[in-house]
Order: sequence, then structure tokens, then C-alpha cells
Amino acid sequence: MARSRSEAALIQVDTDPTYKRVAKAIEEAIMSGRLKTGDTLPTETELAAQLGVNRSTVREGIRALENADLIERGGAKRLIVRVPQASKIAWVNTRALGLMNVSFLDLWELQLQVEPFAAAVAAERIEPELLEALRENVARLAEHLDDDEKVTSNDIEFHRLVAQASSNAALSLVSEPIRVLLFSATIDLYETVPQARHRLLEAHRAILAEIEKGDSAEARRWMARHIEDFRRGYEVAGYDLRAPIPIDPRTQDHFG
Amino acid sequence: MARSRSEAALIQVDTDPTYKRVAKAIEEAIMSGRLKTGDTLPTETELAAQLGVNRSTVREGIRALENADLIERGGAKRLIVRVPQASKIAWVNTRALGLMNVSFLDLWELQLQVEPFAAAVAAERIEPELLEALRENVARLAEHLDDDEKVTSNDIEFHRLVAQASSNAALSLVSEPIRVLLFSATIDLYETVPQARHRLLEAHRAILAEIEKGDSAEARRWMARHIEDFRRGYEVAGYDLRAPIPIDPRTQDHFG
DNA sequence: GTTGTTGTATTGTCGGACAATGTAATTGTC
DNA sequence: GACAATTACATTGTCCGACAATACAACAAC
Repeated sequence: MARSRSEAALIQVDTDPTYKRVAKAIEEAIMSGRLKTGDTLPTETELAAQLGVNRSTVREGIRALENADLIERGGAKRLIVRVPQASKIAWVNTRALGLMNVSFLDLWELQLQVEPFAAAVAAERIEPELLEALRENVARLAEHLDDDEKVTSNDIEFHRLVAQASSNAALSLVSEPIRVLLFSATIDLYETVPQARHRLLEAHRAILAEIEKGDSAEARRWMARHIEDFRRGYEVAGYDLRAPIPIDPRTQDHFG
Repeated sequence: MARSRSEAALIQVDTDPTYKRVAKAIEEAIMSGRLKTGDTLPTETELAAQLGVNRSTVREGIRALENADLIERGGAKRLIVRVPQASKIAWVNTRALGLMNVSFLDLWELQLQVEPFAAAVAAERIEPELLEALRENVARLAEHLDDDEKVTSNDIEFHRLVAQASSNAALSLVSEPIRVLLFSATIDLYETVPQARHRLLEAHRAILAEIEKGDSAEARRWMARHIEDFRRGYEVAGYDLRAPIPIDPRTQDHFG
């Protein structure tokens, strides 16, 4: 080990292909703050000239950053630097988790840590607009309680709003993929366990009430109960808790 | 709203540029399972022919997926499908969180939920190899207690190993960016608060001991204490808890 | 069984081209 | 002078063709 390192350590050759180095160069400029959010990058031709490479190569480099949502084609067509959209990043995570074959149990036990915490913090910090959005969400859920698809997307939105209400961007980012994967694995749960709809509505109502009151401890408790109940529903429906969560094609619809 | 939708709904034209559609096509094939992990994709020329586009366009599409770590240039040069490496995905998150200007407090309070849980589960599920790795890690920390850089990277590794020991890929993925951002924001903490090193070592030893014993509750308690202590150190060092975490250029070194 | 050699396939990079489209400048009109 | 229509220009998205570098495979030599 020590031997092989000292041999290889003659020089640390940068063997990356050019397009990757282009991407890194731009990324570095953004991360270091030389390029700030909203700044426009030079045109592809200029970039090519500056970096001394061909335009095609620049383009390939750009694609990578575009995918990470670090840059965007603005209203014009110039490239502008942007702060990554949470939903876009969350999708990267969702996809990765899906391919990693995580089980329901893995996600669920993690959710049991995160969501009650989100509810507790939300009860302390929620802003009026988000509270209003939560109220609307619960009202809508009550209306469409027989439309499975809508129940699921409503459910996701409820929890997303709670996370947002915590005013903690990291919490939002981290909880989103878990949520989406878990919930979209249960789209057809309501056919098997119809009464689950009502328990869902009840729980959301209770959580909302506690958040409105600003009772952090009770909000947390209700949310924990809600998540635990969710697992019971999953079991009752006859799913295998330890099987890898299947990645439903519709999953991506829950973003953006 | 209703009006504009019905007008636009004549046809749902896919307005995405071709390279994006190429990326989506491949991604879809992977997600749907038509392409499995380890499968090799056709060559660029073949792909271009199959999809009816130019090779340059295919390349641009590939770059996006490459960045998301869904595909890789294999030992040869053929493209092979792979399950995304946690570290690669974690870096995407770290970068995003860094640009979102999350504060120490945001990250810390989240960590306080996740890490103790990880320790608790680790105490129940840890495998011999990981236990051994943990022991080594603590031993190394004791050796290099005066090398700030090493202390930090050792610290990160310790917590990473605990997360891995939980055998929950989702937990690893979620905790990694938080960890890296937090800890790398404290590289020069040890100069200001030298005694922190010893408390760190003490804590790691205690956590390791409880994990070895398989005492889940105690492991959790010690970890929680450790994280809380971490915050105190940060405060004592005079950092602003609510300021956005600065993205240290060296941060990326803590991956891979 | 290692070490070269040769041949082939594929990628990485390049240069140039052009249509589509958005931006800016110019003109025309009141 | 302000505002609308038109024109000219710049930039992107896509395509084509070309070539050196390199990884792989098969085979030869030691």
C-alpha cells in the first residue's frame, strides 16, 4: 500500500478528459463565488476561446453542470448561474435511492426520525402563508378522498409543506426523496385498505391543528403516530416491508 | 387558468431539446429495468443510429447521466450501467446545500436527529468488518490528535462508518452531505479550541464502546451528547451559528 | 506464463456548417 | 419623443466529417 503510493506519487497527472475539466473549471468558479447566482456566463464560443478548447467540448462540459442544476439557459439563451432547485436535486436522490434497492423499512425508519422533527419545528416557526397552504391542502384532501391518485399527491404535498414550514432548507432537501419514494410506493394501497384514507385525513387534521396552536411537542407526537400508522397500513395491505421499493414510473411526476 | 390549459392542450408537444430527450430515453430504460446494473450500452455510433440523431447529440445526452452517476465508462470504454455511488450523489447534495446558504444551525439540528439514530441502529446491526474499521479509525484518531486536517477527516470517517453500520443506504446518503458540510466548516476550530480534540476522542471511544456492547440506547445517548457538544465547541470558537456555512474548497476532498 | 506486436474498434477532440430563434438596432408612425 | 414594426445580428442546437489516442483482443516471441 505504502509502496504503491510512493511509486504512483511521482506526479499527480490530471488524466480527466477535457470536457470534465471544463465542467470543473466552471463549477469551481461558481463554488468559490467568482460567479454569483444570476450572473451570466460567456457564450459558448467565448468560453471555448478562453479555455482554449473546441465549442463541442465546452458543450459537453456544460451538460454536466446543467444536470446538477447549477446553471440554466435563461429566458434569453445565455447561461446563467443559479442556486439549485431543491426539487431537481431531490429527484437525483430519489432516482439513486430507487436504484440502490432500499427497502420500505429503511426509508420508513428514517422518516420516523425526520418527519416528527419537521412537524415540531414547523409548529414553532411556521409563516402565515405556509399555514394557509396547509389549511388548503387539508381541505382539498377532504374533498377528493375517493381519488387515490389525488390522495397520494396531496399526502406528499402536506408533508412537503410541513418540511418547508420548518424553514430549514436542508431538512426539505433530505426529507423529500424519502417521502416521494415511500408514498408513491403506496398508490394502490387505498384500494386494499380503504379505511386508510380516513385515518390519513384525521391525522393531517390533527397535525395541522397542533401546528396552528404552535404546540411543538404535540405536533411531533401526532406526526410520529401518523408515520407509525402508515407502516401498519403498508403491512395490512400485504406488502413486504423488506423488499426493495419499486420505482414507479409516475414517481417523477411528483416533482417540479 | 382553465382556459389557457384547454387551449394549450391541443397537443402536448415535447419541446425539450434533442439531447435531453436522449438522456431521458436512456434514463427511462435504466429506471424501468430494461437496462440493468452492469449492462453495457451500445456504442455512441450505434446509439446515434438507433435514436436517429447525430453522435454529438448523443454525447451531450450522455454527459448528463454520467454526472448523475447512472452510467460510467467501464474498464474498456464502453458505457456500463451502474448503481449510483453514494459518495457521488452526496457530493451533488453537498454542493447544493452549500449554495442554498444553509446555516450551521439548520444542519446541526438535522444532524441531531439523524446521527444518534444511526448510532442506535448501528449498535444493533453492525457487522464485524465495520466494527473493525471503527476500531482502527479511533486508534488512528488517537495517534494523529495534533494534526487538524487529519482529525477532521477522521471525524467524518467515524460518523460515516457508523452510518454504514446501520445497513441503511438511505441513511448513509442523507447523512453524508450534512456531515461533510458541518465538519469541514470546522477545520480551523481546533486551533481556537484545542481541548475539543480530546473531547472528540473521548466521545468516539464511548460511542464505539456502546456499539461494541450492542447497547442501542446508550449508543444513541452518547452520540446525542457528542453532537450537542460539537455545537458548543462551534459556539465557543466564536462562529456565528446562523450565518450560511461557507463552502470550503477542500470540501470535495472528503469524498471518494 | 509473461512480455511484445499488430490490428481493430471506440472514444475524445476538433473544425466547420446551417437552421431556428431570441436580442438588439433600426426604421416608421403617431 | 414614445411606441410599434422590421431588420440585422448573435447564439444556440444539431448535424457532418475527420483524426489522434487509446483500450482490447488475438496472436507471436521469449
